[in-house]
Amino acid sequence: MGNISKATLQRYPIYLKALRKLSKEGVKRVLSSELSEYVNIKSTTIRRDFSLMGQFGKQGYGYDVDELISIFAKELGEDYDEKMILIGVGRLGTAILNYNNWDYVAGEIVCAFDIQPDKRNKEPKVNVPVYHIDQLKEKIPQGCEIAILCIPSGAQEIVNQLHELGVKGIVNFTREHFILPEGMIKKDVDVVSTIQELVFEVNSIHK
Amino acid sequence: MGNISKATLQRYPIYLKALRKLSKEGVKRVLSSELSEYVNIKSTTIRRDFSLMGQFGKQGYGYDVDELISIFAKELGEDYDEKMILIGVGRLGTAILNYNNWDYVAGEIVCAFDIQPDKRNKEPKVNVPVYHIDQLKEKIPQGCEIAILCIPSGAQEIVNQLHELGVKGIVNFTREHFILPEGMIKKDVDVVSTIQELVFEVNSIHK
DNA sequence: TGAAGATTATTAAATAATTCACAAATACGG
DNA sequence: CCGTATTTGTGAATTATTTAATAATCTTCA
Repeated sequence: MGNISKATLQRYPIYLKALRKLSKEGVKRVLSSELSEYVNIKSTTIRRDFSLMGQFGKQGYGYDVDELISIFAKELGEDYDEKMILIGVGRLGTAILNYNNWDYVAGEIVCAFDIQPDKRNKEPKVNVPVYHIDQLKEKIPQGCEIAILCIPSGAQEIVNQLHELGVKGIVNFTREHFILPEGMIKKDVDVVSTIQELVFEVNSIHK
Repeated sequence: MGNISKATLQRYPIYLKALRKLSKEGVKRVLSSELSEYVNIKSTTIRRDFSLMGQFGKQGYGYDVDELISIFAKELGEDYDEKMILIGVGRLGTAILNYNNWDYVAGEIVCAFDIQPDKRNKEPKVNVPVYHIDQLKEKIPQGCEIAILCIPSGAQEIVNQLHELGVKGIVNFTREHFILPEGMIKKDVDVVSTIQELVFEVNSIHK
């Protein structure tokens, strides 16, 4: 499945989200043209994207919503059951730990790390064990491949450690720059950059 | 400036972030090849991206870091001074309001809205006035074009209201689906989808 | 001050992504 | 159970983006 384009890959979670919403509303079948209106992606792009994973549409009929969901979920990692860790249990880290829509995600956050584990463990809203960051090596779950980084500074050193411990992917909320070790993948979630992009677009379109 | 490609546009904030870091470290000039290593983008792509905004590199010398910063900052909206609003002052909303790296962003969050404004206003960490969501029309700042959406549900109605009030761009933290009114721009910040993407990539590359 | 070396800017080529156009397959009403 | 209306799946065409190649320009040091 390594031949699916980057662009397509980024749309899969969008489709899955939309399909789940439709399913919840009781929709049993959907046309690529309907889905198109729903997610603002051209129907022909949708059909091509879908066809890359197999042929599960029916001409003259459309797609079966629940079938699509189960295929997507499988492909997108529902069955992977990743054991993830979170590093940095500040306000943002806590918000993520408490996120109430974790259903159907690729796995779960098993534990967290912080420089003040005692304090964090006392917080009523933190529902996984928090260990000291120095215990990373001892406490990281077997086979953990994904880490969520919510620390304000010192990212580079931690990323290097994670790399040595076999972590392959990082969801990065840090604004600090760090060099990504060979073979790792990083996804930035950056509110500031997102706002900048948006402002830029809004202003270049409307002015 | 409407002819700058989408792909390029998404890289501008990355450049700006990196350049600021370099500047803080005392770096006065930078080569596209150096920056390339720093941000993991091919140097030739960087030069092309830069050249779209004008010619401010010098052959045989490179780019002046501070000059680049001031140009980028201007283009990316530093001078726009957007008055932004935030809707939904839960854990995530609060985390955003308290974000400690707001320096240099395109504007500021002027006020927030919630269904429990009294409760939210009492929170020590909330540093802007919080109004009831029903007062949106009265309290929205003059010329506000950007809204940050952190509510768990009911997005569609609010988006429609925002549209009528002249808001043009939405930073969307909601996982709920909504139809984007004509002319509006939306940027999704979705941790769950991001993790799914990452898991998918990690698993398709390493297996 | 001039020549060598370095680095950008830009034209052209290659690659990636989207969209068109239509054949193939299916649904469905009569 | 046939014929028509739909709708998918996919080759071909188009458009967008990245990369390579190189011409133009600047720095720097003797």
